[in-house]
Amino acid sequence: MHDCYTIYTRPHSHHNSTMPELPEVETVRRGIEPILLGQTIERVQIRRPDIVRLSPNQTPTPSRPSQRQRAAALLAGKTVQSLERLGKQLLIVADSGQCVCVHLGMSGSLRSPPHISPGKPKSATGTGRSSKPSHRTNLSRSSRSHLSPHTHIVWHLTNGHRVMFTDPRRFGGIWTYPDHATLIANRWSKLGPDALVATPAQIRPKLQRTTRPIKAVLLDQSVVAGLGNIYVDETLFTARIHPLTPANLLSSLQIRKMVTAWHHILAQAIKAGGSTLRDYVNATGDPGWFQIQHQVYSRAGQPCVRCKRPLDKLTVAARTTVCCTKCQPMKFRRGSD
DNA sequence: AACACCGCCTGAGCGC
DNA sequence: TGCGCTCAGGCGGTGT
Repeated sequence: MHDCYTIYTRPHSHHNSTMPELPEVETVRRGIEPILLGQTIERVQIRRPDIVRLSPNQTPTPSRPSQRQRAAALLAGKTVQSLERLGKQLLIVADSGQCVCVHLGMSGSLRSPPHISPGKPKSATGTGRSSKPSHRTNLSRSSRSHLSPHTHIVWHLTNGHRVMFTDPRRFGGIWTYPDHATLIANRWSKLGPDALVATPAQIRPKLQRTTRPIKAVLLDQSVVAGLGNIYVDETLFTARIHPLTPANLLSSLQIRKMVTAWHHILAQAIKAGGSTLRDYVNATGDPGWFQIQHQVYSRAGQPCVRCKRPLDKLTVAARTTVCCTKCQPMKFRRGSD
């Protein structure tokens, strides 16, 4: 056995690496659910207070909440009742009704390192896997605690387990609310339907009232929640839609194909993540979804899997975009062309 | 109201 | 090989 059961970790190489999107967040949710559900949080370690944004009514002095107020908002002393997800956002709900909304941003992760029972010595790694040694320095100390300089929050459970929020780039964050209704009113009401269950009927009206490029619209979390750069590119390739197509020009058939495509792609990625979670996470920390072959993302210049022509790279909505202009033609000619 | 754009961050990867 | 530069990107906030 390897020495660290990692519920979720990011791949270390940038080249094929991905920011956490919906499948990764769902994998995290399923991973920490058995650890957190019904458990009481004994204390919360807050190593970077500014990563946590309290709801205004959770502190009398919003500008400078006390350590105690922050810990209370992060469910110190509370029992976890459920774990929810909407799009890329994860929600921890306590039996008090309090909610902690976690956003992983670009580089965030939630990990639950193994609980080491006091009397039982840890066995050395025994698999024949020949992996390069961990890049972590000072393995004996920092690796055992699983803390990195970028571990901002640690929840300590009464059962001895820990859940840690780590986010080197700090594009992510944690938002706390006194109850579910406040979370909805202040945050989740701004999101569209979750991508996993969104229907063409829900999406269509939102597309018809804008001429923005379809890619920009799909990245907009208020239209559909959970799609990011990778999955939008993959979706549009599968549905054979050019990313610059004005959203209002898409046919009903195209919209249906598009929604079906992302359902399928997201489900595949979750399945891969889930299967890896069941087995374990390999020594390099690559979760299962990492093994998924992307058809276009990060493949600019490489041959299109469909027509073998080099894939095109362009910028849409200030995002790097890869597509095959042959396989993803503009369905309609635009006036300015 | 709808939309564009800025700035926040760090590490991977590249060129020299 | 090593150093420093560029790029990547979700999204909250601000400006048009």
